[in-house]
Amino acid sequence: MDRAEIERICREHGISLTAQRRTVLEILPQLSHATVDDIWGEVRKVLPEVSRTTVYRILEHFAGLHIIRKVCHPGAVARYEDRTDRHHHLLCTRCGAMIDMDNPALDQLEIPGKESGFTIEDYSIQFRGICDACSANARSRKEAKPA
Amino acid sequence: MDRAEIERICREHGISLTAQRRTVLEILPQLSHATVDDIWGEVRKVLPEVSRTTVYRILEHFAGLHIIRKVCHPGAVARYEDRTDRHHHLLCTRCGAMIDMDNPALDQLEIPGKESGFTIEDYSIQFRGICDACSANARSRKEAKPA
DNA sequence: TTGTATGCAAAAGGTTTGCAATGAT
DNA sequence: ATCATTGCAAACCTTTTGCATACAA
Repeated sequence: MDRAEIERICREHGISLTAQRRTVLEILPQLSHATVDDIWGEVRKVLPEVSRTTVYRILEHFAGLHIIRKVCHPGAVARYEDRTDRHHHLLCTRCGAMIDMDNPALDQLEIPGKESGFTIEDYSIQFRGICDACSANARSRKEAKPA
Repeated sequence: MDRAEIERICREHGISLTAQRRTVLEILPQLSHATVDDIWGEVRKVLPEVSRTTVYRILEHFAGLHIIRKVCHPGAVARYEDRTDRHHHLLCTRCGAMIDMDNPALDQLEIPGKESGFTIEDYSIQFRGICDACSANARSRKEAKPA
């Protein structure tokens, strides 16, 4: 996100444009599914004085404004992603790695009608499995010390 | 879950059948998407001495064994469900309510191939929206004090 | 100038761990 | 008898809160 877009976003939502907010928004696209601490770490490289509390507050605030999205999967701490468009996630049940899946076919699912009175606004699919790295690990461990 | 099934499950996994474990498994089907504390509360009605720690340990253990499943959505604490079959969730973004969605059409999605090297084992869809109760609330609040 | 946003420190959850005692097989 | 499981208390970690200060508009 460039500075102009960030300014626009803040003005649009009537919130003031602070160095901390700007830095968070500048940094987020470089990280994917980052934890608060990941983000705090990056922001501090630019603004060493920033407090963790502020990062928490900014992320929570932006998520509420739908500028970013908070994601959460079992066994992992909360993560934030700058994408708010429809997409899906691959989640490694062994190491917790999370990667985006873009697949237009999965973006057009017919959203069920007023299911139990729910008004559905969006959806995303969580695919669970084993990532490359973990598969490789398991394989090499097996080769190293067979049964 | 009846006692016989619970015994079978424990024997099958080579873990001992304790009163605490049995009670957790007996109680779980009566709750849906219960938090650890919900479950602890119910278990204590039967076993007043049970500790919260034990409930944590049992749930984590069973989830690892795929006897139950841990679910997690943004803004909510971890929850456990006794279903491990494929199904989906409706999540109210306002109050955090979570309800099961069973919809056979959504259970047959073609699982994308080795997407980025991932071996996908299962998936579930998170539908986000506003639940009945929250819609009603919003409506009545609007009627009460208009603009 | 005025209210919003930040930083600090402390509190508040929720979850995990070490260890001795208990209980299942 | 033997090892797994439990209960307790304390530790841990992440997240939230209160309040005074600093900053954007």
